[in-house]
Amino acid sequence: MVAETDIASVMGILRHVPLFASLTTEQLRTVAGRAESRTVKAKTLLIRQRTAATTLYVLTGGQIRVSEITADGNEILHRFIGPGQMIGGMATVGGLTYPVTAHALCESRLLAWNTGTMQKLITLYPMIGFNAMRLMVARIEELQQRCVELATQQVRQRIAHAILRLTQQAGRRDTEGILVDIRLSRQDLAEMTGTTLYTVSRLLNQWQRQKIITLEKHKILIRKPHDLVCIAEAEEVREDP
Amino acid sequence: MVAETDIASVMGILRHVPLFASLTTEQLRTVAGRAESRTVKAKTLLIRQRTAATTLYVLTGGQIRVSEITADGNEILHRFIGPGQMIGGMATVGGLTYPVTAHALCESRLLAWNTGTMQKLITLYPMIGFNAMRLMVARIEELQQRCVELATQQVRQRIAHAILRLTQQAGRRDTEGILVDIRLSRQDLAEMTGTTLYTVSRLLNQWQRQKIITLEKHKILIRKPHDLVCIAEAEEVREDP
DNA sequence: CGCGCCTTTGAATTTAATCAATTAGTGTGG
DNA sequence: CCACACTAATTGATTAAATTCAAAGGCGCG
Repeated sequence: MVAETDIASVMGILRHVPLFASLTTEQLRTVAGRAESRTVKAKTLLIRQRTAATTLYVLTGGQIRVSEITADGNEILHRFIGPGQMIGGMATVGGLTYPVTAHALCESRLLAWNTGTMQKLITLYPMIGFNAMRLMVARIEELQQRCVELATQQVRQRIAHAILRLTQQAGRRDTEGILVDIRLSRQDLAEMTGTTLYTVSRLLNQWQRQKIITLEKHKILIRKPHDLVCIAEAEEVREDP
Repeated sequence: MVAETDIASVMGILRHVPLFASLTTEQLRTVAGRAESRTVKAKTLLIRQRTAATTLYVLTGGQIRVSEITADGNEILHRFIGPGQMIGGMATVGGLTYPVTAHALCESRLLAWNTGTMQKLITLYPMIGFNAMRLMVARIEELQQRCVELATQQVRQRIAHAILRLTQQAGRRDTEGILVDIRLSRQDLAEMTGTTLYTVSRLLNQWQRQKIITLEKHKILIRKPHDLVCIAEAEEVREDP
């Protein structure tokens, strides 16, 4: 349980969590009061796929990696969760088991509510339910979008898209371009796009030779976002300076 | 609005619609009373992608085709809706615009509720909201599953999966096997699995030669479902009678 | 009957996966 | 701090899978 003295700071965080959008201060206080606070070390397994969904987390610090391991042992990387984002919400509210696996990438701080608490809160404040539905719809659309990509685009386009999406999730403007500094292996990118690490490596290096990106140790600097967009859209990249 | 005399029959249908599961007879009566009834001809455009979500439909007769047209003009076929199933529910409850396009394949009968009505009904009976969330979660899991398939499996497996899924959606047991008689072109199957009609044609004929399926005019008869499952799971099909 | 649409099939081509070998980078413990 | 082990990344060669292009056949329908 969150200590009395921490409730104010927790509320400050929750105010920006979409699941709790449009709640009054009073309602938020109740929600905050029911939260458990937790700190986990790097590599902690937070959510194990196919186990009973018991807890909804909101990340307040750190980074979480959400992936899925298929029956035949393949892993596909779904997304990264940053501070202010929710994980486990959908399963907690509407499902029985978690559909994905979530690991902490680094030491992370979380707020947690269990299923029963959430159900009570939703009945108490229907707005939370509507928010949850809105989030689910957004997720459905995102997944649909991803299916379309996987079904109709070729690998180079999918990788370009994935990188562009990362710039939005974790990009920082820089004099040289946009810097993405998530610690992301070739294997990770391959799992995000449904390809192999070899193909990812080849394409990234090709783009580096074309000065579209620069590969740094664990970062990618996008120097010509526009060219990447062209690749993502399957247009030819114009030859120029 | 549904006529007084029809409410009983409408309620009989709604009783088996997952969105309205666990409602009392009294509650169902209210829901039924708010429904509009509509009959549409074959090929009617019911839902147009990217337009404001205004209506939730429950199909009471006929068949609906749900697809998505991408920015670059590709179409991907998402699923077929049969009697008792809902369409437009997620967007109506949680979204602003429909994420897909829906056509009637043949003359179809529908019940319809508009967004405002649904929101009132949910506030009145929170169970509908929970049901909606459960359905959304199921949908999210299905889409995730599909992403995994598209990302990691090869075309023959995806087509096998698609056919197996169709047997569940619209299969009928037969002395010879399971009969799927949705009017489904090679192009449709290609759109469902993210491949080309040529590849679909080749594989279907190959399977026909192997006596796994029989292609009839607009039907597919699955004679050895087990072999299809093996193909879907990427196992070798055993040689036998 | 002839036209359009869907389907089949072959051949060539492209794309990406796979396999194999090497190199670079990271971190750990002596 | 360096050597060693380990993991991640690169790159080339080969192979396999699926697309693309082209052509021909079949079917329904006006």
